[in-house]
Amino acid sequence: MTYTLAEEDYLKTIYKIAERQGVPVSTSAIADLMQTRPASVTDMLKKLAEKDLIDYKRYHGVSLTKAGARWATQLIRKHRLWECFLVDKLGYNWDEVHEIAEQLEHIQSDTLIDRLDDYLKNPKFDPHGDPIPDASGAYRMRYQILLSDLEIGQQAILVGVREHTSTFLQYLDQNNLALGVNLEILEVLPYDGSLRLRLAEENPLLISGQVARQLYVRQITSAV
Amino acid sequence: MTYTLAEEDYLKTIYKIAERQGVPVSTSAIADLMQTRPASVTDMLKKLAEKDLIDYKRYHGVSLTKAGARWATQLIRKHRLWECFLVDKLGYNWDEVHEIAEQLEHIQSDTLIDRLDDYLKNPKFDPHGDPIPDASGAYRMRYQILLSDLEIGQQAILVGVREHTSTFLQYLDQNNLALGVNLEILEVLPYDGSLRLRLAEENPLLISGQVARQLYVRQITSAV
DNA sequence: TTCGTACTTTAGCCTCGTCTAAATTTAGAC
DNA sequence: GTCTAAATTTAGACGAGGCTAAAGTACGAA
Ligand SMILES: [Mn+2]
Ligand SMILES: [Mn+2]
Ligand SMILES: [Mn+2]
Ligand SMILES: [Mn+2]
Repeated sequence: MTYTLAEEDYLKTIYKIAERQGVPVSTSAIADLMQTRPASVTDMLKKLAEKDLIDYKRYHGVSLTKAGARWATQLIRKHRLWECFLVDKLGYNWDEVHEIAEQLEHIQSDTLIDRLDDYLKNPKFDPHGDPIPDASGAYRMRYQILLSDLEIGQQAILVGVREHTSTFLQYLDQNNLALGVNLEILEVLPYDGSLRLRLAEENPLLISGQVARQLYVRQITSAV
Repeated sequence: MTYTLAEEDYLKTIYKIAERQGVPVSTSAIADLMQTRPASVTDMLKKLAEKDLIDYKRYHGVSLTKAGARWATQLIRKHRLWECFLVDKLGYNWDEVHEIAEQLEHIQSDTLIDRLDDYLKNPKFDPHGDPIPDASGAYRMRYQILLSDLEIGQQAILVGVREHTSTFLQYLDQNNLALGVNLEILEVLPYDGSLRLRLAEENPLLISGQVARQLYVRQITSAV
């Protein structure tokens, strides 16, 4: 079985919304994320339901079937592995790879992605810290909480980003907030929820609550 | 400017036919090579002419404009570089890469192919011995003659293949006819034009005239 | 010079994926 | 329980890219 580029992008979008907001996934949520019109989404939902990739009940949103979820997971696997390739091998920055991977994920081949996986030495996370499903579709959810949920004095490691826009990633670059950095909450400003952070060897950094809510961290269990 | 996948494949096809048979390129020649119908080709030719990628006169075939030729050359560059990647980095055999490269050549990015080129160390020939245009579209024609045009006693190096089908390439593999091998014509059978070849360290190999006409060689200027 | 045939184009139709505008349904407010 | 606003679907259209069948053109043979 093989699906069109458009069908694949819909499946991936439904998967991502379901992951964040749960099921059922609404027509308008899909339209928003795909920058398309609800009417177009409805048309496509009928096709995907016809192919047993989603469960669809008129006016009540959709959820992926087993087959749909499996296909979506494979797309995510391909997207993230290609992002690794672009960053690790071709030297792209993490804010430049999404659009290209969005295309590369649709390349049809029974063997390509597994060979790429091996070539990259089977990475477990992509450049944005997102987990890469294995060939069977399995992946371990990253242990994570939002930076905005930490308290003063707590230490953590930056493990992922919730927002993937270029501007946001470039902002992080400019402030030396790369995946893996160690940080500590020095202060939480009560007025607007801004955070003052300590980064290794640097002056304290002030970030907005808005930013803190887009960063996933793994808390360091208070040593000793 | 950007073109659709279908438009790009037509440009590439026209380029290849023109390279072999010269201009003008006929509607039916394009239809044959693309496995489509002449009526469909006519429709597309009108669109390409509208976009000034080809010169088209009804009933009299087409030729590429400067812009069309430039675009086609870039597609060929991308196709061949991706083939290098698949063979050199992912370990594919030369008979397995065409279909995948046929898709990869359409990935849209201003920077991707030049980065890939650098990553591969700027190869000058693809796995089939075909020259790879540089970023400006320039490439040196490989020095070549057909193996079938050699005479008894002449020595040569296999530098390219005229046919790219899997079955043909696998046939070559089975007979140790890889690019770069040294060979000598031992005998030409008058009845059907078959050739008996000497390959290094091996028993003589008999190939048909049909095969010999699909192999490009560079003659070794008779030493001493 | 006139045919006859092969090649090419046109006409009309189809599917895919999108759109706008209009109709319908749901669900919350009262 | 009704009503209304928001969400969703339907109806009708379009462009891209393909097809078949029919019509038109070119060109070599006689
Ligand atoms: Mn995509
Ligand atoms: Mn990513
Ligand atoms: Mn192609
Ligand atoms: Mn090739």
